[in-house]
Amino acid sequence: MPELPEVETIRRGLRRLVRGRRVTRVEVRDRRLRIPVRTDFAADLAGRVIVDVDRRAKYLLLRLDADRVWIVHLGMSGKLIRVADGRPLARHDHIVAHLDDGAELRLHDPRRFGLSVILPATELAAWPPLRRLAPDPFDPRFDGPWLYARARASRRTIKDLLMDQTEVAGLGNIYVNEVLYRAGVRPGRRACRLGAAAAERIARACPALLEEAIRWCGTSLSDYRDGEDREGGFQAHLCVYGRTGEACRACGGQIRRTRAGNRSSFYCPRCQK
DNA sequence: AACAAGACCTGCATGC
DNA sequence: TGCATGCAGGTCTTGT
Repeated sequence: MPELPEVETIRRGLRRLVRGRRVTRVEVRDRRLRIPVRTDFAADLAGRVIVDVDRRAKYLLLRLDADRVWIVHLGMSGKLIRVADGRPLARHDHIVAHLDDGAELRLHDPRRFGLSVILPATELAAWPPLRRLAPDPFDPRFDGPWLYARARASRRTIKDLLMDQTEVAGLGNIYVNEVLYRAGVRPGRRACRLGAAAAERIARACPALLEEAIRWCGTSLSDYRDGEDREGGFQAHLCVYGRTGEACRACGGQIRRTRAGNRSSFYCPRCQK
């Protein structure tokens, strides 16, 4: 579910609400996430203070005292929500962290593609899923010439390249489609056939789009919610994603959908070449 | 080595 | 109503 803007929205909300709180008690109700929750997870988290909430690409990093980090990835369907009204637990509330202000942090993930891991801070950078990640689009290294060079070296489509978190981190299926629309490039274009100017347009569109989506608190299609269970607002600004058959906002033409590798791509055949 | 496709898992919408 | 199918924001593994 969440791509970089959604994870950033959750980070900002949780930082405000849980920074400085101590975890008093932890219930692990279902360990079966993508990486099984370790049997010592609850004991590792209980008693720790949440010192800060950071983000790396789509990973939430909850900094704890004693130099530990609670890493949360929300997969496709995960939510990490602060609950202060004592509402009953729901199906798929897999982890509940009780806080010293009476609120709870609940990790809810129906599809269980997410993960929840605690590591010593010193081991964070070497942890394989993080170590593999490329810079995100806000990194100064990510610019037109850099993307052009990477694209020239690839025989994949530009969409596949941008979705690859080891090439650039943080984009998923929604924002890749939107970036390519803004850059006027079809998702199926071979990366190596892009010109330097198209690479430049894509490289500029990535941080601009993500920033805009963050300002709107992310995109809520069905189940994404921020750290307070609120919807984002960027879905109203999508130009192609999920708009098959609807009119292009620029030219009025019909948005098309194609499928490759079990993923949908959306584009305007007139505006994107 | 690079790449495309499959696998993982549940829930929902749709159509018969 | 029930059942089958297709589809979903991600990432890891498999096989070519």
